[in-house]
Amino acid sequence: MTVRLYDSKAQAVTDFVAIEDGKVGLYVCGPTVQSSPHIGHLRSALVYDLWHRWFNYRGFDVSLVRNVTDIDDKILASAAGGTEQWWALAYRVELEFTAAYQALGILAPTYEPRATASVGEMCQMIATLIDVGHAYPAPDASGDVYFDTASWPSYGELTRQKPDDMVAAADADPRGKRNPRDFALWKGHKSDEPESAAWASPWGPGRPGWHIECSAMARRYLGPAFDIHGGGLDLRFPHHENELAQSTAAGGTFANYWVHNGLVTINGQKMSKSLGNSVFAAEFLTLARPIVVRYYLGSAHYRSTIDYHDGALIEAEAALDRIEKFLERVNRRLADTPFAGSGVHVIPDEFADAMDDDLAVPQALAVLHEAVRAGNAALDTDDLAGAAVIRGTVTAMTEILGINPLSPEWLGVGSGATDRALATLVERLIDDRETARLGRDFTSADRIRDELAAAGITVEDTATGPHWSIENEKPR
RNA sequence: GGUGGCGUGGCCGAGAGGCGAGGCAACGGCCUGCAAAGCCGUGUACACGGGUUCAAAUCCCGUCGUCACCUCCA
Repeated sequence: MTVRLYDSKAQAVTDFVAIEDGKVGLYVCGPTVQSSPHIGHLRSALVYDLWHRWFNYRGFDVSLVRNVTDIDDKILASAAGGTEQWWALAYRVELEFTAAYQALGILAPTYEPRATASVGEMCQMIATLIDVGHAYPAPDASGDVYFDTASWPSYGELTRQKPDDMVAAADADPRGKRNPRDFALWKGHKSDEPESAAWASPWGPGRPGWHIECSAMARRYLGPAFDIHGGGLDLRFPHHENELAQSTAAGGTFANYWVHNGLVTINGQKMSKSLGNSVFAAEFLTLARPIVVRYYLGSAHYRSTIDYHDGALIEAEAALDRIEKFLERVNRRLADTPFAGSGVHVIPDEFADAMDDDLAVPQALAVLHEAVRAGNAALDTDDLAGAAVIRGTVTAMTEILGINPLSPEWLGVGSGATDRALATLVERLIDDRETARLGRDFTSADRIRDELAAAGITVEDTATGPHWSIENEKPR
């Protein structure tokens, strides 16, 4: 029962060995809060939520750190020209992210540090890098400090690239750099930027470079050596490469494993502002129930690309409905029997094996669906004991994945009084229908069923009598 | 130019030398007054061309197609 994961630095699936027995330190690059979250952000957060839950299940005490980058070129650019201060914009967007995460049932990280709260740590790290000869203040008057990539022979090791082979950036501004590949650790304050975006430092007022922010926060919350560093595939270069270089150059082994989640594309195209094809979280969450969105974004393997297209949510809804209907059906059937509350929540070995194997959720879902099939078959043959056992395994599996449809987090609050009033009326109509059916007046019976259907209420005649339910909202 | 992916049945999506994961859709059957739900059954899929092997979707060589990163990006 060793957890295995694909280490993208080693480019191989390897056994996970914790630095400290029973503990996992996991740092994930969170968003730069410059604009509203899109479904790619949702997917990324969900991936690490699944790792979080699985490590927890395997008995690890997980320290999950997901930062908020709340000072950056893009945030200043977004706020420039408007009436909203950059820090107000950052916080407003951060709240949007939090709301989207909560809607999807993503567990809160252990720590969620904002970059602006760790500027002191960033400065210390930069000072260390200058001391050991791997960083230098620009010789011009800019106040910038750069990492000296040429001084760090292993630069490029994460993505196996040789600096000489890289295409030089078309818009590279050499400024005070010794080498075009050098990247900013500290950005001197510019006169056209707000004073509120400048911090005092040994190199003059300014603000941290993007890459140093994550290095400093990871070190602050997890130490100079920790277990896993995660993030989107698009962050491998230059962000993660730069983090690795500066963190190791400053002393420390940094992350033992690197995990990268796949991206979300739209009809085969990458989401981008220029194409205007971004699907934002808030909009996406109106297309289907949040649990359906979670199922959809979580059902593919975390390293594969998800290509979103019309109809994808309808399929996800249908698949999830199968699970939901089974759980409701088995609960109904087992009520008032000796098995009503029975069934230990146990995860089948095949499910656990799949999850241990680099979080193979698709295979785990196959085990789950197979259990649902077997559970329905048990009910069909009145094997209540068997059905109760399977209910326990299905519940356990859906809990791990965060998609138990009957979990309180997914159930609407509803009004007790309204529910009772509705039930009274529906049951009255169903009684009328039963009377008609007994009298073999199927025309009247079918008319009542049609009328209820028109109101979004489904009536099914089961072995134990008629059952009615309100249809789930259909995804669009 | 460099680095790393991907190409599986109508669709989504796993697998990674030998028994056709799973879901959606479709069709047939059982059940039903009819339905619905459920169950049972139905598919001879792995980009192409060679090769290795008793056996290849899986390994090797080549070809084609496609995507990402090398600039900000989850």
